[in-house]
Amino acid sequence: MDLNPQQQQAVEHGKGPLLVVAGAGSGKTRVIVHRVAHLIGKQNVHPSNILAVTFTNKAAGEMKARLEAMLGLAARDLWIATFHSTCLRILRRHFEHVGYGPNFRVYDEADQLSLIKECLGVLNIGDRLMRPKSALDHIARAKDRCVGPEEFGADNFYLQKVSEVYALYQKRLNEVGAMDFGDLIRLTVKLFESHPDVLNYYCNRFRHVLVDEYQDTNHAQYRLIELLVGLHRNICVVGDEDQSIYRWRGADITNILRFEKDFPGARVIRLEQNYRSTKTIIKAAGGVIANNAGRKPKTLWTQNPQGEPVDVVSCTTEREEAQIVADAIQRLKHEKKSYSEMAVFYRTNAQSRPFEEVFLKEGIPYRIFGWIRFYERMEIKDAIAYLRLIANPKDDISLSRIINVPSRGIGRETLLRLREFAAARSLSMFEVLKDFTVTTIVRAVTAKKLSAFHDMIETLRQGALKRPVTDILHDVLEKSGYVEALASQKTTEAQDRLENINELVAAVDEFEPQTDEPPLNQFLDQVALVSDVDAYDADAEAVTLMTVHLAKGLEFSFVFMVGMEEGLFPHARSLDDPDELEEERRLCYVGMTRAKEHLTMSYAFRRQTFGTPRYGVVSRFIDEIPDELKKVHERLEARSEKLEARSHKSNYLASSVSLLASDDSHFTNNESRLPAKVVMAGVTGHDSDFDQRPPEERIGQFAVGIRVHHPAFGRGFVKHCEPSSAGHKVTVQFESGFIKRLIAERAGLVPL
DNA sequence: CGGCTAGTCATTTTT
DNA sequence: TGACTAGCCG
Repeated sequence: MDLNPQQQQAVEHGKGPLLVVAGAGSGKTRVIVHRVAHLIGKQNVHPSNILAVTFTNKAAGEMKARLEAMLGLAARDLWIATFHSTCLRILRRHFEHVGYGPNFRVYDEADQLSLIKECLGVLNIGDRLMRPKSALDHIARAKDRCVGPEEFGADNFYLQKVSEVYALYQKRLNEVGAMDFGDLIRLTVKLFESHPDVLNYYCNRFRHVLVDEYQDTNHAQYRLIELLVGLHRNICVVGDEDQSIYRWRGADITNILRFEKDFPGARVIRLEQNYRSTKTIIKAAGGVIANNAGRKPKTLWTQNPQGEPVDVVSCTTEREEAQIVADAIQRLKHEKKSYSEMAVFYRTNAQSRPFEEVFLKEGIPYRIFGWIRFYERMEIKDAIAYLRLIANPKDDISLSRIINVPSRGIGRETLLRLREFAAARSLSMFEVLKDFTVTTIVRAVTAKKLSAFHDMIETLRQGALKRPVTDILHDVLEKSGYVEALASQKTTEAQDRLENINELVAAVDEFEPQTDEPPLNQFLDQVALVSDVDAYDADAEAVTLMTVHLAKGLEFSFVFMVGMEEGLFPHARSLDDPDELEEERRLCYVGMTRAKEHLTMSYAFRRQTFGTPRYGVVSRFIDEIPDELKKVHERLEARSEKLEARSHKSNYLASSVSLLASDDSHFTNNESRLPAKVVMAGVTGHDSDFDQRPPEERIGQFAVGIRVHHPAFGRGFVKHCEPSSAGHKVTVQFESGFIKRLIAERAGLVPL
């Protein structure tokens, strides 16, 4: 296939800023790859002067593989990597400039949470005042904006507390010799800003910078790129604002919208021809995304065949939905289609269960992505924690994790005292283990256990930095007694864990060091930055189950988007925020445009959530698909379910609304569904998406789920409400994180 | 110390 | 519904 004129222009563009607006399926990777090849082949740019940044290892790997095929050896000198691994590589070389030692490690989210919990404990901040996850989110988002603990502005009490946590968290990170994901970017920016010589080196080295998925960059990443291309401005970014789906993770869509302002004189090239999907799918997806305001109008087109209409299937329950999808998959299989060409996308991981069950029952091979990722499994994290402690004895979090795994009779009280003891002396916990004065805080027997643990780790550390990782791991698993402990348990769970450990051993066996740095360090760096989709194998003969987020960048002939219900997709937490709703719509667009031949979208009237039923209304996104492009299959059973629900005079608010609103055409009639939207908009962002209690329990203006405003605490929503003589006794979850019990009228609470 | 129970809470999405 | 926690007891 040749390049089309727009692609050709993008490939041949010379110096200066270039924005390639690349619609879904428009051959974006192709353009990047060809452009790199062109720079080298036709514009005499040396491969080592090119930096290409992506978001996933998979994207980077693909690009590299294609370039190696095109360029051969020359491709070796290219720097193609993710943002995070790029920064890690840079920071490894200049750690001293950002206040770290050479053996610093990268903490994943679980590690971060452990450290946050420790900080909350030290600061005496209770769980109900601030959830660890909430604190971490605030801190991570601050880091995405390059905001350090010093600059963290706090204009209310809660943020004040977060600020304290942030400061301590950052101090502790540094003490234990670790960085989190956000630090990798933020500290690299800091490094460049404070050390012009270093920046200069990289500016000179990278004469051409290419950025993939530019719509997903956050502010810190933008700053990084801006610094890197400051002098030559040879920057080429590729992206599509319609596919920006990581706002919640700090992505700033305005980066791409602002590009021409940020880089005056920028050339803009639009790739609007889609090579992936049928006309029908493109138009259907276009119909949905057109409802987003604040986007640059863009019309995708294709020369591909018209194709079949989008199937819209209503189901009674999520179980039936799974069954219908399974049946359809088997029909396709009978038509000699490959399972590898089929995928099921859902909004949240929790939705995968019925599909797994039914697929198992029907004997349909599947593989599932997300959920518990390999490197997040308990046993894998344990093994890695040993390795990390060996590589970096200051790593208190890893030590805390494994000091009693397998059980060595070292309990939480001992651990707590150990931590305080170490903190008081500004030492790491490992250093303190053998200190004889430890006997002042623990009993002699315990001190002996601690010392034994210390000696074991110390033995494992001997020569560790020079040895192959596979040898170290082998020793760890044996000398720690970890495998032995698992093997002695006869449970199937222990069996599974052993198998996973074996998988890890196999993975480590295959690991090849790339540089002359200690292999252990290289391995741990790699582990810190991999995800499961990176291991996605397009040819495996199995149906793919994944969240829509993970589907970005992939394509399948037959796509099933399931759970298309208001409150699920769009997710309940987005319903009251226009920006978030637009993000949901983009997410839906991303999902739809993965389909090459056929797209099926389904929803269920009744769905078990947390063990209780919830009644759903068809997603607005389905309404937004032009009627002539979809074929609605309303199952008889589903209809009788509705009638039955009506006759039961259900207490469920949402169901009663949907009943009133819906007859046969409830999914095509926007007007009729409006009441549902209005009701649901009031009950977002908490445990239940629908108020499930009868009307008499939903009291007046302070009903459960109602959004309220408090003069001091700001916005929030009512979690519980009961009438009393003094007024409405309500429990309010405030956005600032507080949960308060108060009398609504007395506290000056105002419904929003 | 470690195992058990009861009670609480949660589900977006992840480099 | 099921995962996680705090708190209790052997």
